[in-house]
Amino acid sequence: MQDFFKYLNKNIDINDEAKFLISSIIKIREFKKGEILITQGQSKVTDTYFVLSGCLRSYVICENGKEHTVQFAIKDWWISDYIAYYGKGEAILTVECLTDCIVLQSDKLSIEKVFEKFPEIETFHRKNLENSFVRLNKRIVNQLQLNARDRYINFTADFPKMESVAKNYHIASYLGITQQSLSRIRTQK
Amino acid sequence: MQDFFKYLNKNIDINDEAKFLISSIIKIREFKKGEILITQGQSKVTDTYFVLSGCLRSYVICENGKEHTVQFAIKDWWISDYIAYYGKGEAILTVECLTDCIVLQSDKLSIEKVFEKFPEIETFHRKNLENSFVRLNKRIVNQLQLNARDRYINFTADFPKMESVAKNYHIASYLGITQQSLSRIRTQK
DNA sequence: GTAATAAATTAACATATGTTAAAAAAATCA
DNA sequence: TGATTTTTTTAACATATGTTAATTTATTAC
Repeated sequence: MQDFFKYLNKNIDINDEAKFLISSIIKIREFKKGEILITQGQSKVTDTYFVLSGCLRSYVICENGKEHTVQFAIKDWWISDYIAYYGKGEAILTVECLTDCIVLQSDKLSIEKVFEKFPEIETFHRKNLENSFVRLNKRIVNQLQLNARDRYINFTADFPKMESVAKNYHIASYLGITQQSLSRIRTQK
Repeated sequence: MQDFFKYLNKNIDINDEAKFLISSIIKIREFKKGEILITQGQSKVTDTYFVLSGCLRSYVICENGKEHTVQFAIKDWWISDYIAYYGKGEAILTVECLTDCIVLQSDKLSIEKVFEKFPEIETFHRKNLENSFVRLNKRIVNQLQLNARDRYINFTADFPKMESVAKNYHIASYLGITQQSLSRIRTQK
């Protein structure tokens, strides 16, 4: 939890009152590799997770049974099924741990209460969201303009340690190709 | 400008003081079809645009000369080069008008001042951003799991009037395919 | 340490889409 | 209204990636 306050304090001054409120709405959770935080189809998604350590991913299984990794999350990243978390309805993504993880968990209504009481925390969150929004924009632009090989090259530059943590078929599905295609790419010069 | 206050008032109560400040930082602009609001490569992007009427798109031209449409914007949507607007550096996207347009234009620093003075407007913006974030997440999920034909079907459902406003090659490049492939898809049953 | 299971690679063939070019249709301009 | 330009369609061929299956390698469980 001190790590989280350090992370916040990099950007805004957090006083003791804010720390107290945050401590009261956030749970520190530990999960083992393979454990599931959110399950596709569960009736709603109320929680978001901040990664203190470890690595997680979110994925969807579509109608033909194929699995597509939507997001990886490492230390200092947030993860949830944001489509259901910010929107309405049941979860369309599953969130699972690729390694043993320590995360902070909180629900949306509690976080909104913190924002009401401490608008500077809301501002910080907004700027974080703007950064995430930029990352998704870049990802879409890259998806449109790069072939599979170039997307893989960018991915390994952006997430240097991911190949030692995620399975190749996770990475392939994140890139929008099959594991056979990724193997083919990895073998090429 | 009254349309904009109506749009805001759908969600939050805007008092006269807020209206006055907003009026002082927002310019109403009119553009003709084909005009350019942001040019790829321009040294920085300080402005965002709210569409009162008409239709715009943003696109990137990559190294091989191909053009990829990143976003369409219709009435009540915001558009900019958000990678450069929220991030740093020169524009990587071009924003152009597909029809005659009326937009509201404001710069980021002025908008931040409005947020400081009226935190409820910042909250409204944050929720808007959350909705946009959800749309991008959905787009990525769709890009990963749907083939070109299904993406086209979804697109025409999401933007029913776009085909009468945008060129087919714009739509094809938004979907991540060539105009020949889009023609092929449109001809199929 | 070994057996069982999961992950990764490889190959042959199939399919979706890209590329190139030409022709037709539509839009724009004078 | 006709000429010009742009957009769209179509066809033939090329390429990137998918599919299926088999084999190899790595990991996990006992």
